Amino acid sequence: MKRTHHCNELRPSHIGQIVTLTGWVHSRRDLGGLIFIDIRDREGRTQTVFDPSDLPKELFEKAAALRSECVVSITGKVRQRPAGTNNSKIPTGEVEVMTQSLEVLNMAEPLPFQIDDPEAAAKVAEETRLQYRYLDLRRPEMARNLKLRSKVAIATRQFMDEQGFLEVETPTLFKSTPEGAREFLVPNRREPGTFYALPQSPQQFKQILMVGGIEKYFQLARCYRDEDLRADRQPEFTQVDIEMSFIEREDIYNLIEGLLQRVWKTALGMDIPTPFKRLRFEEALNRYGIDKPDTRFGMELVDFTEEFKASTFKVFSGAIANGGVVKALNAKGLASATQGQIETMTEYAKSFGAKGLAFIKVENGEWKSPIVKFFSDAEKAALTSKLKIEEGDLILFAADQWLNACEILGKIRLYCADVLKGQGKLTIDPNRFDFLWVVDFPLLGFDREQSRWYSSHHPFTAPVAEDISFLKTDPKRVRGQHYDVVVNGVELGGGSIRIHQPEVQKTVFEDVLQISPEETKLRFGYMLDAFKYGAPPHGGIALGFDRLIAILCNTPSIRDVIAFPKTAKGVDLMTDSPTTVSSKQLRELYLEVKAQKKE
RNA sequence: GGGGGUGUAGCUCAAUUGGUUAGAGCGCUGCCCUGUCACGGCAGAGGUUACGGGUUCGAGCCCCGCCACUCCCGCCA
Repeated sequence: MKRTHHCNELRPSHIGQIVTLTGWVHSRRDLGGLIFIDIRDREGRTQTVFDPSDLPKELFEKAAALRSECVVSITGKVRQRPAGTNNSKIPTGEVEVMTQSLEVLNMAEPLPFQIDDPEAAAKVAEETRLQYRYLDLRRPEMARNLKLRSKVAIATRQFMDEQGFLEVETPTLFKSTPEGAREFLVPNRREPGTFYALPQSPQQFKQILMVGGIEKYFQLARCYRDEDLRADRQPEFTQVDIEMSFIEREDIYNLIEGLLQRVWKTALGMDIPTPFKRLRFEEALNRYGIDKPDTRFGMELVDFTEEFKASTFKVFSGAIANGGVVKALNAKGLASATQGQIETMTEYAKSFGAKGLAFIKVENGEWKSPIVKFFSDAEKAALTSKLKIEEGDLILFAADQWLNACEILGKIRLYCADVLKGQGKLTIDPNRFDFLWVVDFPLLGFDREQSRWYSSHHPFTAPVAEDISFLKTDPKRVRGQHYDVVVNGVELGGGSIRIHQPEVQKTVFEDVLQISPEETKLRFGYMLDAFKYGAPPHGGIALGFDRLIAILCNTPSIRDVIAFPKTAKGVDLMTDSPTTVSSKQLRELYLEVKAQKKE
């Protein structure tokens, strides 16, 4: 049965050889007196021919009984196809295998969906594809995605090894750490009422590894977060997790730029330029209204706070008087926006707490807008020159506190780009990758509801050295040594230089985050202990591996690059998990289910 | 938790304003076919219109509820 070649291997140079191919019946073309069967494996497909004139009747009938996706082993002689019958669509299209023997390894029932026609298969509902994932995975597109994923994983390991990193595995049965994402819990049979938690990331272990003298660690780590899902979020996902000792931010930038260079070369054969651009958090917000800007198109935000400070238009001047700003963006060529599109954008603005959305449509040489009558000539002139206003443009405004105004227009900028793409007025080269680092994030944010500070990244992020003195006096002003790597508006990963002095870490936990000393000891005591015994300065980063692969495969959903993903409600449609468990299992774990069963 | 979209044959989709027996392509079954490659031809089977109610003389279509999938907001240190 052993195959001699795979199904994408035979070429004219093989003519005359006796070969054995194994694989699936991709398609069968039964001409009555002559049968063609395309046999397919992971690598490709090859045409085999059944000619009754030199085959036993029984064998020919066996071939006639085959249907799509039966598993077969076919032995025969490779020959040149007759003149004029070459198939230029497939690489093996110059030759065919004259069958001498056929072994049916397994029959196949009619399929729930067809997988031989790529166009039809791509349209099948994802629900059906996930239920029969083993069939879906046979499609060349899915096979390509998994192959690319494997290649990138191996390239990553190779690169990290070359750079002197050790791959270290960390536990997936971890301790519950209530900060951050909701965790999956695992009940402990040995002690009633105690639980492990699955790690949201190996963050604490990798820092401890630095204290353990590993110096350079990496891992393709599985992480678990029990939060609501999105196209780019699964309950379990993979990170390229990295940590290094005796380094500064620049070392991480260098390393990751090299890694991504290697990955892009391996996966796409592309040379990406380094170093990547750097954008301070503040600048990213000012220009793009988001901390992960897509810089493949312009439409940048422009500030008009000075120009409207004394405006008679109170919505603007009032916002400024309250310490806010006025910002605008020019959606080039979008004056044709429909009522519905303006409505959608207004909803965005309102969801950020704005009262409405001011806009100007520039049509027929006229500014059509409910607010333009309030503008002075000087204000109009400023708008025209700073926004480079031309016929057909749509100008959108936000007047609010700085962060809010930026974020509103950031959201609207992306929406406008989508609309313009749909109208063909904006095209982006699919082979363009705009990498950049976003740096100088604020270390802390303020939660108005709970009236306390929280870590904008995580509590182990080191403050920028010259800002440490403001930790207690002016927390807002403290910048973190945190960095995000962004490509085409997607956050690929992020990390930071960590705190390695126990006193600074204690200050952050107790004075800034207001976690009580007892609580700190309970949750992070072992880390503070570890830091007492000679912790090297260290830092690291984690890249979203699934997102990385999705970008390389040019697919919007990470489900397309995960072999067995879950639905938006966390269900595996193939195995139908999660399920209830027996009362015996529950008893063993000292658990009782109190929720009412759904009918 | 909230908002939007989708759900009709195994698959992909139609079905005018609420109006006859819910159609087509692919797949499936049977027959024919010796150079096809999405083979072709003829014939046929296949439907709880996701599910449960309601309005109506009459519902795939309207209303209410509910389920699944999906996109987004919240959430994701």
